Amino acid sequence: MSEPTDEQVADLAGALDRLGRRFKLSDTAQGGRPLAEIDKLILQHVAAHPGCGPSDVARTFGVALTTISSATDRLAKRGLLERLRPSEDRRAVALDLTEAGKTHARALQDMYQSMFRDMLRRLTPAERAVFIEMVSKIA
Amino acid sequence: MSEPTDEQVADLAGALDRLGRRFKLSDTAQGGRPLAEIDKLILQHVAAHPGCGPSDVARTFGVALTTISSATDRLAKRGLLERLRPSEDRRAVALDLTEAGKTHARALQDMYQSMFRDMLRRLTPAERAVFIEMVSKIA
DNA sequence: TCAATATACTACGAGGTTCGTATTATTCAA
DNA sequence: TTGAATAATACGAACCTCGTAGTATATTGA
Repeated sequence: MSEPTDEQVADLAGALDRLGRRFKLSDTAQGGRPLAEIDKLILQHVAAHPGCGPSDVARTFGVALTTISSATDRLAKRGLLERLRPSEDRRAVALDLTEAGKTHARALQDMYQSMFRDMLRRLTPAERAVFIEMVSKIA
Repeated sequence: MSEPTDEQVADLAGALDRLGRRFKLSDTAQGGRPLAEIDKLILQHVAAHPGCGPSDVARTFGVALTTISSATDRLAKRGLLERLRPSEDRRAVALDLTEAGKTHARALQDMYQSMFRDMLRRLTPAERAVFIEMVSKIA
């Protein structure tokens, strides 16, 4: 299998650069200041993995455990997330979203979804499946 | 032209999520603490547009002008960038990279390039052209 | 059993980043 | 020439990240 050409690499770089600029979700956090990037990631992760712990989150996103501790603190103060002590291991903390948190997470999800939908809309129906296949292959 | 299906949107979301996690460039800023994200963007932008001004940079990346002022200050202190007063408009500032800055920008560029090359390598030579075409179309 | 060690997390504070307001310098317009 | 607009910086408040130290609980091994 031959190497990608320099021109191909440059073309991809340019295209991804434009893509990143075009699809940059506007962070209109309803009701207050916008959430920090890590906070949004945590919200998404806890939505997908209810009851997970801070250590798990820290490992997933490659940040310090104390950073997650601060972030979950922020989110708890805002009423988006709650921390429970499970009885199996009383050192641990189980993270769960409140109703407000779930609503917020769903709103984020929707923003991402409509962004991805807009991307796919620019391709023909035939191309869409191919594109998704290729991205999956790369990832 | 029909809409993308919800499943396609979800598949793309999942694939891009994995892709983002897989291709996250390790920020080994040589000689000191790593640069902030905006600093790297500025370095790249000034490399591509020598002599541009802070306002231009702020508009390009959608951040406050004062943020760019702080950032260029950081970069200047590190000896990566210099600010000159052009004689045409003495209010303005022309940003340019020093030799060290150019070296650093080139290193960043190389990291991105090898990342993009790795992505393309996962596709067959025939697929690569198609993929680049599609990404360009979306962007 | 119980002491030593490991594990899960939080408290606190230092260092750094962003951005709004106020300010300086320069240019443009009437 | 004076007033408004433009380009940028100074300063400070608010915030984020992470290292160190500390608390509470679980596990291990003599």
